[in-house]
Amino acid sequence: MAAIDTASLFADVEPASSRRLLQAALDAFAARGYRATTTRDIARRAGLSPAGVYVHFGSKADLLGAISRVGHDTILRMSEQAIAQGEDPGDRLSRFVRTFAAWHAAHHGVARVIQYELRELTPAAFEEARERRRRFDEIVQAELRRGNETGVFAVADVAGTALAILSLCIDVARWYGTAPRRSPAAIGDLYADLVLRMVRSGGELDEDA
Amino acid sequence: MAAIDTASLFADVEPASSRRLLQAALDAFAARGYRATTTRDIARRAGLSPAGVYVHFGSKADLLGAISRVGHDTILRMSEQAIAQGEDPGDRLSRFVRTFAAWHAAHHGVARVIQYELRELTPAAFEEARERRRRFDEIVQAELRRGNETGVFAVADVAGTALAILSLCIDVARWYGTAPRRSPAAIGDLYADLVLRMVRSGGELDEDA
DNA sequence: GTCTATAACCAGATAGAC
DNA sequence: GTCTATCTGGTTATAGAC
Repeated sequence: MAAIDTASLFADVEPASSRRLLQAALDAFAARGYRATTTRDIARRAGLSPAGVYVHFGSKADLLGAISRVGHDTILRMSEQAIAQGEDPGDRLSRFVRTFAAWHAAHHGVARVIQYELRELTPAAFEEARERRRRFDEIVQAELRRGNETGVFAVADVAGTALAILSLCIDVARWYGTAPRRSPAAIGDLYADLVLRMVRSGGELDEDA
Repeated sequence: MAAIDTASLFADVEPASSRRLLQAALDAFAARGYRATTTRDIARRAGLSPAGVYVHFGSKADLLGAISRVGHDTILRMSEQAIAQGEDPGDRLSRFVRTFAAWHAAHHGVARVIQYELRELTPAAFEEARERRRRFDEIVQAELRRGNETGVFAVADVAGTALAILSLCIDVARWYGTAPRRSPAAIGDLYADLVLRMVRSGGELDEDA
């Protein structure tokens, strides 16, 4: 099972001031929201003067855009690696859900920013995010169709079920930290179990149940 | 099946200016977020001058608090009515999910405000919201336990599964309007089906599946 | 690259006339 | 209850010295 990446998202960003600014912006956006965060907050957290931000980034929105790009790329890459390790559709979907859900718990800070601040992105950055997000939908839909074909899944509404699966995992970022704490891995395991129950064959409900 | 309430949340608020301000604030908060909304936006949408807001409400936060109270009360009442109409745990949980999920689609504006602007509430309003929100958790957990007792459900992790069920439905408010449009009722039906698959007995997975 | 100082603007909220 | 006018303070971003 793939371990959850614990290194900072920005570990290889140079120079150090840019890296500290990205981390400071991420922390502030996650804690208080993009709009409620001031560039002074970010500068202070990064140990710079208010003007220091603009040496490294053109605007507050640029910082958000950079976080969005790195965040989306990271979870997309992790998801693709996780699913590639599975053999059959059940195994592959299960690995995807475990990784995707656990990431939203372990990295609920970044996750909150990339999932809930989309409307604050510039049009260009929004389009960039939208492209990557479509990939997640394609990944899950493809796996559901494959499972339907081999007969291990019985998913009547592939698009709706894929949306529900992603939605379930994404929302972890919202509640994580408020509900009684569970480890990201425990959430991943629980969710993989729940999702497999939702999709596999033999689970059709009677109409009058 | 209970029809989704389509009347305005604030239909019986008097005077008319207060009602218009609440609706204006709701529309603005839903569309652009609480922090990105100015009191001038709200006043203009309500057909008042910027100062007109403060005749009826003490602050922008008061408007949010009022929306949160009415929103939480509305969906809580609808949920309790829906579940009361069911006979057995499967039926009751199914009715709850249909109503709760469909409401988050049909009223994704209010839903977004009450689900994603919690941190903007005053401490008093936050506590009020938290009490009501605990009720949803109790409702679902109680039904899961009842189903376990009668043997129709086989839920190993009641707290975690209840959280997942609520989470799945709440997240409808986030994506509704971005994904290809489905009717709120269709979402309610799909989600009730998915949730029943998740919880009922006979659905346990092999460890090495 | 970093700082201090500041420009230019916009926010929430209030005063006081009508 | 509603308005116009305004107060007060905070916001993003820039200028220019070091």
